[in-house]
Amino acid sequence: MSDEQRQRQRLDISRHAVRLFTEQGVAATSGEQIAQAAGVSERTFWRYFPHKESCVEPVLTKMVDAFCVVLRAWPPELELIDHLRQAYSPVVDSASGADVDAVLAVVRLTHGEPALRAAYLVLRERAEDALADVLAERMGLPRDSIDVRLRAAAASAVLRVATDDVARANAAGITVEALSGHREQIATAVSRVLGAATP
Amino acid sequence: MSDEQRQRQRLDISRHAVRLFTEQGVAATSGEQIAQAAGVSERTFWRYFPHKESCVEPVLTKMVDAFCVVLRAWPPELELIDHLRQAYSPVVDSASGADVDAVLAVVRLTHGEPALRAAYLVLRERAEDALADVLAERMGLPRDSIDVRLRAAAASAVLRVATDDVARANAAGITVEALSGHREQIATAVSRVLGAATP
DNA sequence: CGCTTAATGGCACTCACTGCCATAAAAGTT
DNA sequence: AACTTTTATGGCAGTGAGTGCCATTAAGCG
Repeated sequence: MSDEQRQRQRLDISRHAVRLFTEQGVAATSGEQIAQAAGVSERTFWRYFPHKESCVEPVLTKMVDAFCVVLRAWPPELELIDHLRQAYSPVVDSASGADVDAVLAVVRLTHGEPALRAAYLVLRERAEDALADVLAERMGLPRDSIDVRLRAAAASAVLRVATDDVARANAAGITVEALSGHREQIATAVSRVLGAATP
Repeated sequence: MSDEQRQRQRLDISRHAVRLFTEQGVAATSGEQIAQAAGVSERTFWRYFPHKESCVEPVLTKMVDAFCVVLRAWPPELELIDHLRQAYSPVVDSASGADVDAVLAVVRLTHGEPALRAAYLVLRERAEDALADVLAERMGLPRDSIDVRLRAAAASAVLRVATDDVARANAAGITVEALSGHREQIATAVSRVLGAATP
């Protein structure tokens, strides 16, 4: 079985799981129920997702990965804030509105569902490593140097708060204007935290 | 039963759990085993700790609470970096070396034990709220304003990285010098992130 | 078309965790 | 002191998450 095929399967199951989670809560949704909704046996469901909460991972990684892609494309001659302003909009546009809404729905869910919040936070910490890679290259330091780790963590934290905020503020569907505001907020906040990094 | 009595009981169970976790791993340690080690029935053990991973909470909160106490005592006329340099040492001294070592042992454990890492991260996020309270008062803004939340998150992230680092570097017992270095690192890093907050 | 290999499903099992009730200890009342 | 009320604890049975094992099936390949 090809790798991307497996990823698509995971994403499909994930969508069903997220829908059930939002409709009736995580605790009230059994693994058997998710498996049945996704049209797969319970045994194979547990093979795709080692824990129930990790069902939200595939939809969330899409968002995190998108930001990492943008960050990796950061050209040396540009200020970070300008790059984010320019490059973050295509990502926003290319992503279908439904996908963005799904991600924000999950982020909203993580408040009030501690298990989901925990999964979300460990996911973000993994993304923080990717961020540290980019920063390390940019700063000419080893990727596990304390300075790189500190800045990556600060930037990641800022991104988390901004994402939580946009999820909370746009509970009833996302608009293009709201996403622009989000982009601007992220650009300024991340640049402020990372400001002393490059000079 | 008094509240502090319950807290002491929780802390006692927590110590046994942490010891077992470090000795044989989280997965290999059953709730029954922890309960038996702590001299309590399994049923009451589950009453004290709703999840197995939350056993580490009592020892970890001691560390987080200590920093919050220091931060709350931040006098208005002092620069944050100077206050941290002055006030963070008493905390370090008052805490017994064994306690500090226990905390760092748990922090070390959270790497390689995803469930513990998850619990650790949600705990830190709760501490982030306390930090936001202090910052809100200091900045004269509502505690849920985006600016306060952003700075609290950044500061909290910096603290986490610094703590991970000191735990990793001092696997074989902590020394006074190492703690001084840690304090200095935290002071400079937190001040840098929070620097633009007060002026 | 045979053969190998990987994906799936079914089944039984362990263990985290919960609800229920009985008991014991603590606290308050007379 | 005895008596009542409350609260903490323990035992027991049950649910559901997750795992190991084996049979079956589908997929890749000569």
